[in-house]
Amino acid sequence: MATPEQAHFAGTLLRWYGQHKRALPWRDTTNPYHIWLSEVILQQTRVAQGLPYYLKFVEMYPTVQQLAAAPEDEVLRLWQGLGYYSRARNMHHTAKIVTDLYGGRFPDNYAELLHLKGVGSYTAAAIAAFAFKERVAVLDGNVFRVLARVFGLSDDIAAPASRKVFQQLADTLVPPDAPDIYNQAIMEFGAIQCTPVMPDCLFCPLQQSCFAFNHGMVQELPVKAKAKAARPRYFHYIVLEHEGRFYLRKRLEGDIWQGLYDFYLYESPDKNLPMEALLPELQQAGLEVDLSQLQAPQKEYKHVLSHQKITARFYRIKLKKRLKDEVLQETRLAPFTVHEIEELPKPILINSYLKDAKILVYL
DNA sequence: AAAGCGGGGGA
DNA sequence: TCCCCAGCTTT
Repeated sequence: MATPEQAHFAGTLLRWYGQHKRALPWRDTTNPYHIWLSEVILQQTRVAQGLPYYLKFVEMYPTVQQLAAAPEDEVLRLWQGLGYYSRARNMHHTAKIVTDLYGGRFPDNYAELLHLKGVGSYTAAAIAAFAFKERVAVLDGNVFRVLARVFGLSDDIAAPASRKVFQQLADTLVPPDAPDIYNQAIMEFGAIQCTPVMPDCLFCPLQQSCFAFNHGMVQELPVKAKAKAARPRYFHYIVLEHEGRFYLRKRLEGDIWQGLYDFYLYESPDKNLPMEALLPELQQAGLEVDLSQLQAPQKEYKHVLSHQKITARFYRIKLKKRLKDEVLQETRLAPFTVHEIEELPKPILINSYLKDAKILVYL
């Protein structure tokens, strides 16, 4: 049974949502495939950034079978720029599982959805609630923030152990007759009204009952441990070119950008390129490069990830001869025309360079 | 429980 | 320039 306070909370959010909700394409459907697509895209991603990607994916792959049948490079290329590329790889993997093992039909409940790769507690709850009206509470960053402020929870939302506390409260708040709309409402409320910085408390319908507002703690809640500083890394890209083709390779498991393409990479402990270390490495890889071309480029690229701060330089070298097959095997490099490069999935850093160097002109 | 994994927007 | 955003998998 819901207490009057809990019923008030849900009712207020539902009224607020009716007046303030944005029109978004994945809210007009109960198609679990489309909802899943949108939720995976929106993990760690703002609506404004994710929206064009959602539209592209729905257009390219109207059904889960079509996504399953697509080549991985094509899926990653469509995902290019969204980041956290394991989401795309897991999504593609799950599309195949749903197609081949589930006969093209998504699991219709929270517990089974949770088995799918790339579907964690948030996404499973979202699909279960939006597509199947299951009474489960979604718990994303917005919900954490709203609950922490309104109910005065001071547990660190970055700590996994705090999840239990929030989930327990969140579960009691879901009205049985509208789990889908309610869950949309609380997330939308966090995204628009109860924002991380400068929330609109002045015109908030929950102002009177909000713990944080009544105790002057809006700035202090939610409590969240600070992330540790990003690790600095120094990349030296050797851009090898021969007769209009460029040598790139697909990045492997175990580092950032798995499955995306970049150039021959030498990483150094600081921003200087140590010739005495690079030369033996190039030689060992069988790369006979003209040293006179290996000069420090003027431009330095800074590329910041949440956990790494990359400083990159690109050294463009025109080869006199094409690379031998043994060298291609050894280095895993392969030659690509400019047109082919356009079609490859690439990190934004590589894309920026290709654009600046006028190798790719139409981006 | 902690670490690894992108990229963008706003003050 | 520095601040914020945070879900899932793997270790």
